[in-house]
Amino acid sequence: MSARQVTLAEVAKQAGVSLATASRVLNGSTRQVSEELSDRVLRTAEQLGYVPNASAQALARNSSSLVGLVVHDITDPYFSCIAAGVTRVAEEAGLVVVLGTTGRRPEREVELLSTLRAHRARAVVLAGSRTTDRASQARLAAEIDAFTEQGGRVACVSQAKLGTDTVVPGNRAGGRALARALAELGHKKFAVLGGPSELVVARDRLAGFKAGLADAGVAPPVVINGAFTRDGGYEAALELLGSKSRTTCVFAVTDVMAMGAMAALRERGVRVPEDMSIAGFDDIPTLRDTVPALSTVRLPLEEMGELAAGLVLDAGGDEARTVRVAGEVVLRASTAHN
Amino acid sequence: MSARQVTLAEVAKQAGVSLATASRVLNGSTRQVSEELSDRVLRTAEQLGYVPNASAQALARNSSSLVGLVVHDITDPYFSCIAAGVTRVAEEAGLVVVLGTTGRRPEREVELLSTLRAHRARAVVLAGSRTTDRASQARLAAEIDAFTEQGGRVACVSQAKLGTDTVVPGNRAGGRALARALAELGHKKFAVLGGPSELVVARDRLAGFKAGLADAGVAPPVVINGAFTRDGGYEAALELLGSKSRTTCVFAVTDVMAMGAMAALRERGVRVPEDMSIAGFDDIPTLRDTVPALSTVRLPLEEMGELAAGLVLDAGGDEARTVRVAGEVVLRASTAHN
DNA sequence: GCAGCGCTGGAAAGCGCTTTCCCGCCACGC
DNA sequence: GCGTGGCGGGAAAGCGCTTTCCAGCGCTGC
Repeated sequence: MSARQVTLAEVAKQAGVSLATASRVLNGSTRQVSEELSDRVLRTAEQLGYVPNASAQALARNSSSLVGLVVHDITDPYFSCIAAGVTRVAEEAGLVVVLGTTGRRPEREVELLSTLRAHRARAVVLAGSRTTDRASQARLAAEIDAFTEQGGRVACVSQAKLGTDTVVPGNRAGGRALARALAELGHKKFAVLGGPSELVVARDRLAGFKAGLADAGVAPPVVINGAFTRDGGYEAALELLGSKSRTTCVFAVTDVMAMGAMAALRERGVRVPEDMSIAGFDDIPTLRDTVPALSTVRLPLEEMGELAAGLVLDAGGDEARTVRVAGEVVLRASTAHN
Repeated sequence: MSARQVTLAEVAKQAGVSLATASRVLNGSTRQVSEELSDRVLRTAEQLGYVPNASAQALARNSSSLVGLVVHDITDPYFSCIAAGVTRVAEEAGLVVVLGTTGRRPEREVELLSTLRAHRARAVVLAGSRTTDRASQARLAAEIDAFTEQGGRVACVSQAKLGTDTVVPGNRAGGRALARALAELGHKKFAVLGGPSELVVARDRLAGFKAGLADAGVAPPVVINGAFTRDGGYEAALELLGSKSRTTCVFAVTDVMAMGAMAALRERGVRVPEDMSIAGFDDIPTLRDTVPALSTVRLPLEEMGELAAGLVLDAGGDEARTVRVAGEVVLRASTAHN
């Protein structure tokens, strides 16, 4: 049903040159080819609609042009922004991005890595936040080793423990600075919607926040753990409202959770910021359009994606590099003086 | 620096069988292999950490496990939802998704298609909305032909003109139903923030909306064209406010534009819905958290992605199939009686 | 008892490309 | 005039896998 694909051999034959010459012309090898032959080959290729077979090239060169990108959920703005950064850099480098989604299942992450290894991907960016679970950590580490062993590079976003290149946002420092800023507004009773306790990112932000409160001489916050999603934030906020804490300010460890929390507050008739101040973390683009505007710690998400892709693409030495990006506290309408 | 990859040949040798046998065991061919040998091969493969070389397989089988996904902007919730649907289906089918972003440049779409052809992708989902520009249409059609010629399948989301499988949302019908619903609220003076005039999706929604107004005996709307983005909506809304039209209800052809428009209204002190009603189209998930909640036409975005992936994956006959999905008018707090 | 069959295992021919050799040619220096 | 070196071109050996084809073997059926 389908016409066979034009091969290099056909181009070469048509152009009356050898396979080698055609290859040299069409892929910019180091070797020179006379202008005459070169022209002829180029013209014939054009005319025949020749497109090199990437699999064959990958096989012959023993290296592919694939870059993996592993995220938990591409509809989450946090990940889609990072993805945008990664794809931009990869595409500029003439590479092709393979998108894998884990649905937050650690074993899926391992599977994806293995698939990417099968494809001899040249590099992988792991954007999902890692857990502290020993077993899955170990399996992941093993896969990563296998992957690098084979010549691929791996970079993680926001998790430094794996011995890979990493882009590390200032989770702890950001949480701390935010806590101080909020304490300065006069709040005394804080709550934190903390995400699953085994998530490193969540833990770091929480730890930083606690430290910041301590700096300011404020009592430790009530902590409510929930899923790392909008609905998790929603549930956690409901739980908070159900308890009889006299909280005046709540920190959700991600903006996405904060959005859910705001929805819960709204439904319950709790006014933001009059009755309750709320802040998030990440500064996802969606925040521009929430009412009231959400206070947060801004992370340059797309840039983080670009950085990760950059790390993973320029060969670099053998030891793991770390790029830190700072979070910047941004106070908006959702947090008020108390 | 990196240990070479384990090959089938090594596994075969270790296990003391031929290459052919090892291959048959490790890829589920039709041929049977005795349990004894099979076991031995499996064990050795496991032990050596063998992972088949996907490029080599693709080359030998002349078919790869890649599925392309082309979107304009992965951070746009419309696209990220579709992407989620596509990746889910593809991953279930054991395929790997290649993500390409065009940044809304038609020529980039053609490039990506060509790259995917080079990789012998088995299928492609084109999620970006097509333009009516003749030249780029033609180039795209040519690339699509080349792609299918070579045995790949192509499906489009929301653009039926290319002779490929298509998932078609009821843009026209949705626009029309929305217009009627809004007219029923008593509005008489409408405006439409229409996106770029050459975008088919935008045109269809606008045309449907106009038809709906006509149905209801209401005067045609003021139309303001702008970019198909949040900022485009923002600008268009400002322009609308600048003009001295006495509009009471505005329809933005996408939710994303509507969000921008709402921001503009908010800034200008125009209350929604008291001073101005506003509605969008798509029902992106973000909408759950806007205040006031945005009226819209709901499209099952993830499902559309799944449908497109489904079309493109089960071989199907030779003629182009079309799956229609209906839009459902959802009136929320952003639209009020007039 | 033997032709014929079904079944399993292996040898080997590709798949489409890259790259290493090697060869012939020319310009050069002595 | 002849060795030398550099340079452009081609033959051919892979890259790691799949798959065809063939060989051997134990059966069945006459």
